[in-house]
Amino acid sequence: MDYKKTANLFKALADENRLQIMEILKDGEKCACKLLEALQISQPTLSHHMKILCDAELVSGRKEGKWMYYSLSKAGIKNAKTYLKELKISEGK
Amino acid sequence: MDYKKTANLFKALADENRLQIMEILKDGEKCACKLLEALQISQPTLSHHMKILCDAELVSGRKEGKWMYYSLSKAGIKNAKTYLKELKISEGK
DNA sequence: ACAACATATTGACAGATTTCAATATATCAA
DNA sequence: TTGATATATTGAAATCTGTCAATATGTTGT
Repeated sequence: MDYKKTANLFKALADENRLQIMEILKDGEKCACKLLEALQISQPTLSHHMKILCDAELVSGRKEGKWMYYSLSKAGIKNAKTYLKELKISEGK
Repeated sequence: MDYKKTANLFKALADENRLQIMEILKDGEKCACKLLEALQISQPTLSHHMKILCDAELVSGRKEGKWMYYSLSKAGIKNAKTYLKELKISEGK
C-alpha cells in the first residue's frame, strides 16, 4: 500500500472549504466562478484548492473558453472507498 | 453536514504514520508498545497520533494495567464510508 | 515506600498548509 | 490590437502539524 498517495488523498478531503466544494459539486458540474460565489475565499485560494482536489482525482476540470468547469471524479472517490473497505476489523489476537 | 467534524475525520487519515498504524491494527488489537516497535517514531509522537485516531473514533483504546491496547473502531470508519457513499455523482446541470 | 516500566503531557522547533495581494496567462469582444 | 474578463501562478505572512527531549502520571513488583 502506498501510504504517501493515500495520505495525500485524505489530505485533500481534510479541509472545510474543500469539503464544501465537494458538496456543491454533488449537484453536478459547476463553473469555478459559481464556486467562488459560494465560498468566502479569494480567487487564488479557490484555484489552489481546485488543484489539490484535481491532483487527488477527487475532481476533474474541463476548460471551456475562459471558464473552468469542475465536477466530481470517480477515481479518487473510489480509491478512498476501497481503502476504507479494506479496513476490515479482524478478531486476530 | 458538519464540515469541521468531517475535516477532522479525514485529517486523522491524512498522515503516513497513522495510516501505517491503521494497517497494523487491521490484524487485530495491539499494545502501544508493539506499535512503537513497528514505527520509526518516538513514544510521545506515537501517543500523539493515537490521541488523534481515538478522537476521530477511528481507533479505540483499552487500558490494562500499565499497557494500552488499541484496535480499530467501527464508528469513525463508518462515518468516513457514509460520507463517501453520499458523494453520488449526479447529472444535474 | 521505592525502583522500574509504560504511557501521557508539555514545551519548543521545523516544516507544511492556508490564505491573500500582486501579477501572469489565456480567451473573448469590439 | 486593445480592453475586459476568468483563471493560474508567485511570493509572503500567519497558522497548523509532526516531531522530539524532558518531564509527569500511573502501575507493578520488591
